[in-house]
Amino acid sequence: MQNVKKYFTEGLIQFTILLSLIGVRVDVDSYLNGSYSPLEISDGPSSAYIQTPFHSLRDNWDGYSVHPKCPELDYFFACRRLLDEVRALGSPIRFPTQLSAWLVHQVPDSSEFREPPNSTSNSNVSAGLLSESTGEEANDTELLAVDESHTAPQLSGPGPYPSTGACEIPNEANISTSISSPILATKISHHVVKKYYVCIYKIVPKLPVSITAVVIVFVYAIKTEVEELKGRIQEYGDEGREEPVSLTQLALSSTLEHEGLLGSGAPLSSSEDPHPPDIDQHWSQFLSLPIYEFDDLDPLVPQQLSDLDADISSAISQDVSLRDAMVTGSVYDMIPPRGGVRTLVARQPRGPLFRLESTNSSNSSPGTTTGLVALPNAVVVNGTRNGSSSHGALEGCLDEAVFDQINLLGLDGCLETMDAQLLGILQGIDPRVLEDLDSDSGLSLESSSRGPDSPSASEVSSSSSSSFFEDEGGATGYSSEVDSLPSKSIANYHTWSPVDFSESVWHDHSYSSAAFSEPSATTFPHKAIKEEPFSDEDGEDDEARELSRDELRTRALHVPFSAAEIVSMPVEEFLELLEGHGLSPTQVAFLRDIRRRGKNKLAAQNCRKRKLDAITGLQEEVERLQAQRSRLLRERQHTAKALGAAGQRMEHLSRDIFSRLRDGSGRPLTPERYTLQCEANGRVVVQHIRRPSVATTTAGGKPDKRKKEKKP
DNA sequence: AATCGCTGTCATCTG
DNA sequence: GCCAGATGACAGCGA
Repeated sequence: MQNVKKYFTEGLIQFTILLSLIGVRVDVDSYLNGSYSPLEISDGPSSAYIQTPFHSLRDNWDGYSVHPKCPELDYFFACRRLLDEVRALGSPIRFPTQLSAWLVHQVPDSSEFREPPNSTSNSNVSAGLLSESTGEEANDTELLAVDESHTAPQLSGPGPYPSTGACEIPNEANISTSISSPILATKISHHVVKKYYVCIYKIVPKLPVSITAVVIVFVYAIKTEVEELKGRIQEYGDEGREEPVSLTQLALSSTLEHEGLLGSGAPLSSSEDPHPPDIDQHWSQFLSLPIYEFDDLDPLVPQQLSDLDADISSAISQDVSLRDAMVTGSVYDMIPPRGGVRTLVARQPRGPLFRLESTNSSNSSPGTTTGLVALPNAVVVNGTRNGSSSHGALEGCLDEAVFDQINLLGLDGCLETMDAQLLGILQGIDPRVLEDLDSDSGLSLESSSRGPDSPSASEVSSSSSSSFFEDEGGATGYSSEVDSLPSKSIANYHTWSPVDFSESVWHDHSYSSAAFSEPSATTFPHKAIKEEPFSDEDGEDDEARELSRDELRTRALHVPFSAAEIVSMPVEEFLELLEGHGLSPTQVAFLRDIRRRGKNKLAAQNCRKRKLDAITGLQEEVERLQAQRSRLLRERQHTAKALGAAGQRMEHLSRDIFSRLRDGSGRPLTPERYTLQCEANGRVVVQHIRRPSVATTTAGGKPDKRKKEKKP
């Protein structure tokens, strides 16, 4: 992740790398086989991943460890049913091995293009990739249709099928991602990936396939770079894709070339798409146009290009950067929509730079669906023309779930870097301001620690009456809820008063407190804080609201240690702290409470994790034992059957042998009186049965038999 | 409004 | 007896 971050700091183009390396990579194998997120960082497990809540890892797709309430079971069974239908189509079957999705679009300079006011829709490129959908249900339907569109044709279609790549990114698109324009991400539905993969997976359960990405390519070609694009395309084509690759291309190679996707595959479009897409053709058309022809491009192209003319801030505000998709939407939802489109102004120091237009069906017009909200052209069109069907067409295939997963992966830093760069370039915002975009909730373990050199920390050290807070965040073993506390707004806390803290227990798990920006620390109205809508100007309040209650208490006490340190410090040091600062008994009691609560909080977290792990382990054990039992039952049945067959064969052989043998008097041997015995050395001997057969004896003969046995 | 999951906290027990 | 840790129970919050 550090490497990725480094890449990001080097330029905006690395956003593509982000998509390829972290954002859009979907390794469903691991997701299906184990308890891993479908989104996977190619660098392997990262600290961010480690920060993923444990409870999010307990479900997987193979149906064994899926939580009973796991909603993905719906997908599981739905896809299984779909697969049965697909199986019914018969063989031979060639399966796509991967599906790459790119959510890249470039943001041109706002001065480059003028958007015709009556431009109506996004490009056919997008339409080619995504079929139209209206409504959430339609979205799902469409997703399934996409699945079928990729699978069914390969089942029944004539001719050889591509061995890889049911859908393929146009080569031009691959190249275009390497241009140096600002690139924004759009959202993508990983449901597509999941469903599609389930299709593959269920037909060929052992298919060693990773769907690395879902493909949706939106590249806003920039007028001044079209020639460059064309040159690159030409180069790329001439050199057989062997030209020196840029970082972006390397990134692409990680997901496309490495998987053998390039150069093969079928169009992604559904066969039912009203606009049968030929993505390659469209891209070729689009990218091969001279600059001066941009005014009369192919109908599919100028609309897209004309969108570039839209107010860039507006357009961006309706796009979805990764960060925007990552941030929790609740607070931002409070912002009233502007002109029918929810926007966030980029001047917010801690707010999202680009507004996710709508990820909620409640925010969408009835004709639109959730999920696909961030496709640039679609959004621009919608934002400026009150929506269009093409918007809905795009919506259906995008989903914020991918970015939720990214968020789970803890990519905040990377994404924020990207957003910071984007904002700085596009809107001239001081990047320093953007550095403080950390949107840690201050609540969960995923919160990242704020280093001592962070702006807030240094600011605290200079503004606070106590300089001990410089070390804040260095504490270990405590929730980052405290670690990440910015202490900027605590300068005004007054001296400690028992009345301030001793009366109530605030069950405010968010530990937000705008009230701490006020001089009086006597009130910690968690309720009021919770209900306070998020505003654009409360960046400082944002920091204050991330402070934990205990942290605030600690600072109010003027204790030269943070709550995190109080919790994590050794007992001896803590005792010294209690004794060496002239604290009152009440203060000491509060410090002990802080320590106790902090310790207990960690203990509770560990305890719950252990509990879940134990439950998961037990579920797995149950599954394993059930499978073992089934296997043993099958073995027993098989063994019994084999034993019966062997007995019959033995009987037949015995009869055959006895029929050929004669005793000393020339009489044939009977199985009733003789038996065949196999000795240890392999010899088979005929033994006389000394005891009469029980079957030949009668009930009345029993005493006689015993007498006979006793007599000899 | 009801429900569920997550989280923090308290009380209690154990080592 | 104190402390740290574990855990059940409860309550608050958000989805």
